[in-house]
Amino acid sequence: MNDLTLRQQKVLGLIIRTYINTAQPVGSKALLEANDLGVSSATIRNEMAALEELGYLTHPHTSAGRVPTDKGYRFFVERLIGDVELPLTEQNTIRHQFHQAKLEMSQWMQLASAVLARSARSAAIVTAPKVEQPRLRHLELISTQSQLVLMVVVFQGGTVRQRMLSLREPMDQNALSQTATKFNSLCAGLDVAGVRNRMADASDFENDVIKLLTDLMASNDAVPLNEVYRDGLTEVLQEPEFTRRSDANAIVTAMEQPTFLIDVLSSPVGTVQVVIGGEGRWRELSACSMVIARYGIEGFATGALGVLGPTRMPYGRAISTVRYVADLMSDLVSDLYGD
Amino acid sequence: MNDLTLRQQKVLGLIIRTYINTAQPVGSKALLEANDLGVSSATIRNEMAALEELGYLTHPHTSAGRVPTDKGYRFFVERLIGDVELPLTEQNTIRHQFHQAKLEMSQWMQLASAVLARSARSAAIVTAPKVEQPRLRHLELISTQSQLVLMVVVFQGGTVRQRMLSLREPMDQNALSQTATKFNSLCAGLDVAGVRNRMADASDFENDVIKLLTDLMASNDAVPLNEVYRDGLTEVLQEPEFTRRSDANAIVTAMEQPTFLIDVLSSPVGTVQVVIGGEGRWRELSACSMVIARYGIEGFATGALGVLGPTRMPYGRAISTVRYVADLMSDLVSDLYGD
DNA sequence: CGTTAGCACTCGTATTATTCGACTGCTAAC
DNA sequence: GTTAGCAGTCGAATAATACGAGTGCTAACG
Repeated sequence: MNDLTLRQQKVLGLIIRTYINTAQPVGSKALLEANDLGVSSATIRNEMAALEELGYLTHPHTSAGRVPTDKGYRFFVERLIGDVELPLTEQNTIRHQFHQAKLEMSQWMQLASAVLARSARSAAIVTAPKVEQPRLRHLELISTQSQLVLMVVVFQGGTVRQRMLSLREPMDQNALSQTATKFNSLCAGLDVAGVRNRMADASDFENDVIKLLTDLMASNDAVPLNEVYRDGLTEVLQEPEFTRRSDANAIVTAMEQPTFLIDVLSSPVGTVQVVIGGEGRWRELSACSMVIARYGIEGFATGALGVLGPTRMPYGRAISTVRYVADLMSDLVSDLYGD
Repeated sequence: MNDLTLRQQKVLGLIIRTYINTAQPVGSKALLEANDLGVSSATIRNEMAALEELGYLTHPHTSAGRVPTDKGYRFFVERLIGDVELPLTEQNTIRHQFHQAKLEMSQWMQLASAVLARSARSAAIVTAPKVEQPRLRHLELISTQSQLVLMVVVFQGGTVRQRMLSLREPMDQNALSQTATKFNSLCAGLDVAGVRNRMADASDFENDVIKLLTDLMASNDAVPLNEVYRDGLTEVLQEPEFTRRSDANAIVTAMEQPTFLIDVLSSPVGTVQVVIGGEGRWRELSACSMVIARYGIEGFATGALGVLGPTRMPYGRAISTVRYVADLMSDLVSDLYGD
C-alpha cells in the first residue's frame, strides 16, 4: 500500500486538491501549469497512469483528466493531510460564537451544526448528548384531565422527559403529589433497577409509574435520533455531483433519517471517523463521504456530530472542524452535566 | 369571477384533476377519451380557449395541452372540491396509529408529519404546540460545577425548558434547593409579571433566577420554529416539477427554515389555509403550494402543521388530511394540557 | 533508465439540422 | 352553438458534425 514514490504522492495530492476545488477532472497539462513540478507533462502522465494502475485514480473516459477513486481519497486522508489543526483565528471565531450563545444545549447544537456546515461545505448533523445510564433526579405528576396525568422526569445530568399516564381510577392532585414526593425521597439518584428494588412493595398506581419510568429510561437508548439538528442541506445540494437526481435523493434521505449514525455510535469519543464513498456499508451513499465524531463524556453522556457531503469533500477542513467542534461540545457537556 | 358556465367548470375541474394525476399538459383529445362529455373535442377546445382567456389555464407552448394557472387552482380549491371529508377508513387508520403511540407529544408530532406526508404526497411540517402565556409550575436548580447551575422549569401545561446559570459566587446544592423551594411555594401558577411582583425583595441570586426565568418565558415567543418535525421531503423531490434545480432548492430551503410558518401563526385555529404558488408573498415558492392549519387551544397552546408540495398538489386529500390531523392534534393537546 | 517532445487517436460535449407528432386555432358546414 | 377537417406551430427526440481536451505511445535524448 505504501509503495508510492514521493513524487507519486505529491502528484496524487495535487490532483486531489485540485479536483476538490474545481470539481473538474484534472489533466496533466493543467496540473503542470498551476504547480511548478520541475518535470514535463509526459512524466506526469506516466505517473498518473501508474497511479491509475494502482487504483488511486480513474478516468471518466479516455479523453478526460484524472479523478480520485475512493482509495485515492483514503490515502489522501490518512497519509497526505496529516493532523491539521483549525487555524487559530477560526478557533477563536467559533469559540466566541459559542460563548455568545445562551447556556442551553439546544442552542449549542444548532450553532455546532451551523459551524460545521459552513466550514466543511457540507451538510451537518448534530445529535443531542444522550445520558447512558439514566438516574432519577426528580419526578413530578401533574393532573391534567380526569383520568390523565402528565409525568415529568428530570434525570441526573439534567435531561428532562415527559410522558402521559392514564389512570385506572380518578386521583386528585394531592394524591399525585404524595406519590411523587415518595418517589423523590426514596429513589433520587437510583437507576432503573434501583427504583424497582426500592419500590418493591408498590401500589398499583405506583407500579404504573414505575413501568412508565422504566420504559422511559430504557427507550432512552432507542431514540438517539430524536433530537437532531441539521444544517447546510440546501448548500450541499448545489454541488455539481448532486445534479444526478438519485444522488441528490440519497443525501436528502440520509439527512432525513440518518441511520448511519447508529453505526458510528460504537466508536470511542475523541476519534474522528472518515467514511469515504459509503465504504460498502451504505450503498446508496456511494457518492458521499462523511466525517463524524462522538462527543461528550464516555460512559456518561455522549452524542454524535459530523458532516455529510460529496466524496469530493474538503477533508482537511472537515476533519479539523469536526474535531474542534466535537472537543468544544465535549467541554460544554462536562460543564453542563459534569459532576 | 363566477362567470363560468357549468360546462366550463366541469371542463376546468377535469383538466385540473387529470393534470394533478399525470403531470402532463392536458389536450382536448385526451380529455375526451378519458371522460364522456357528450361533446366533441372542438367544443372542448373552444371552452379551453375561453378558460385561458379568463386566466384559469395556460399553454406551456402552442402545441401543448393546457395547464392550470394559480387562479385555476384557486377556483378549483374554493368552488369545485367542496368540503371533502377524509374517508372513514382512513380516519380510523390514522386514529388507530395515534392511539398506538406512546402518550407523548413528540411521538404524536412525528406521527402527524408522517401521516401528512404519506397522504398528501407532499412534504410535511409539524411544530410543537407553544404555550401562549406561560405560568410557572415548578422550578429546579441543580448544581453541576462549581459556578454553574442547571435550571429546569416546568410550566403550567407541562412544557419543560432548561437553561444554565452561572453563579457570581459558589453555592452548594442545599442553598440552591432552598431558593427553588421558595420560588415554588411563592410563585406557582404565576406568569412573568406575577413572579416579578411576588419576588419584589429578591436577593442578587434570586434576581438572576428571575431574569433567566423572564428571558425563558419571553423567548418562548421567539422560538416557534425550534421544535419542528418534518417528513416526506425525499418523496416530494421526486415529483417532476422539482427537476429544475432552483425549484428543488427552494423547497429544501423552505423545509429547512420554514419562515413562512410565522405568517400562518396569525390565522385562527380550525381553519385550513391554502396558499397556492406562494401567492406573491413568497416569491421563491412560486412553484409550490401549501396547506396549513393551526391546531391546539386558542389563547392557550397552539402549534402549526401542514404540507408543502408542488402547485400540482392533490388538494382534496391535502385539505381533508390537514384538517383531520389538526383536529386530532387539537384533541390531544386538550387532553395533555387541558384544564 | 528515467525523461521528454511529438503526434495520432479517443471520446464526450456542443452545435446544428432534421424529423416527428401532439395539439391548437380557424374555417366552413351542420 | 356545435362539429369535422385541416393547416400551422413548436417542442422533443434523433442524427450528423465539428471541436478540443487529454491520453498513450513511440522514439529520441542526456
